[in-house]
Amino acid sequence: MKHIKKDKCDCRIIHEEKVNEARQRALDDLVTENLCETFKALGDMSRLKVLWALEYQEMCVCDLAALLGITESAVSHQLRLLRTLRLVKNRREGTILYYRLADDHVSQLVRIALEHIQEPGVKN
Amino acid sequence: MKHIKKDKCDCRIIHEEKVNEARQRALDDLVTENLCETFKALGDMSRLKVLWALEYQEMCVCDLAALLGITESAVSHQLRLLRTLRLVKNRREGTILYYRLADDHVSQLVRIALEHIQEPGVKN
DNA sequence: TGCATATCTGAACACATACTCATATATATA
DNA sequence: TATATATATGAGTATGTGTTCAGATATGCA
Repeated sequence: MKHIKKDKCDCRIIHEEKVNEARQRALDDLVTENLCETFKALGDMSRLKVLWALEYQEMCVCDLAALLGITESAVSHQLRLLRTLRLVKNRREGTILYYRLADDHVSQLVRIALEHIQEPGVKN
Repeated sequence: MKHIKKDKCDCRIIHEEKVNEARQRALDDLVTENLCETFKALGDMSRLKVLWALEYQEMCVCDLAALLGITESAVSHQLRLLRTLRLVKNRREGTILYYRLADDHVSQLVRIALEHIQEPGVKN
């Protein structure tokens, strides 16, 4: 069952079939990058707080800045990223821009991640 | 309805009720940090590839290294992080450690994120 | 015990990124 | 048009992070 294979190049492979299988099933690199960007967007305290707040109600930039305790500029930078990834949308009312979640994927992602971190730790 | 409030301090708040509401509903900081760490773990090409591979079959460190095209050391570092966050588990067979997903939360998270990025882009 | 293999760990470095500051843009109103 | 407000943008900077390299641990076997 085991193909012990040691080449001179440092790509040492123990289970060749497994690696080949994994290669075939691998996601397209572009898809993986998009996935990566999305998770990266969620992996930041400021953006996470923004998204959590927007899950309940739409809010404008300066309110979010007050909520997070950072400058409006910083919030704006983050919102641009979230907009680019289609995680949030906005609507204008005069000079004020109200941001809201783009769809319920964010809610679902956060809910599942919450489940995960609250799950009791098990030995291996 | 609008409380225009401009203080000398730069925490300008337009909708005070919204900010207060958001503050009350805000997640505990420690919980947010854990959430953040979890998403951060998913927001990396190497770790994402590892997790995607492990969703189908358990694999050992050097096979994962071969699959990703990085050193075994790099994979090991990443696996330690994933283990710490209880995203993967391992079992030992001789000198070989086989890694697998800890539960199906990762699968769910990736599936939802995939849905999100594949959703057709809509104007605002 | 001694050697080989598989994995882990710490240090160092190159690169990414989140923030602030200064400034620009957009909308509303006088 | 001129002014004020809300937001966006670009540059600069300090911190974070993923990688490799060198060396340490751990298990198996002669």
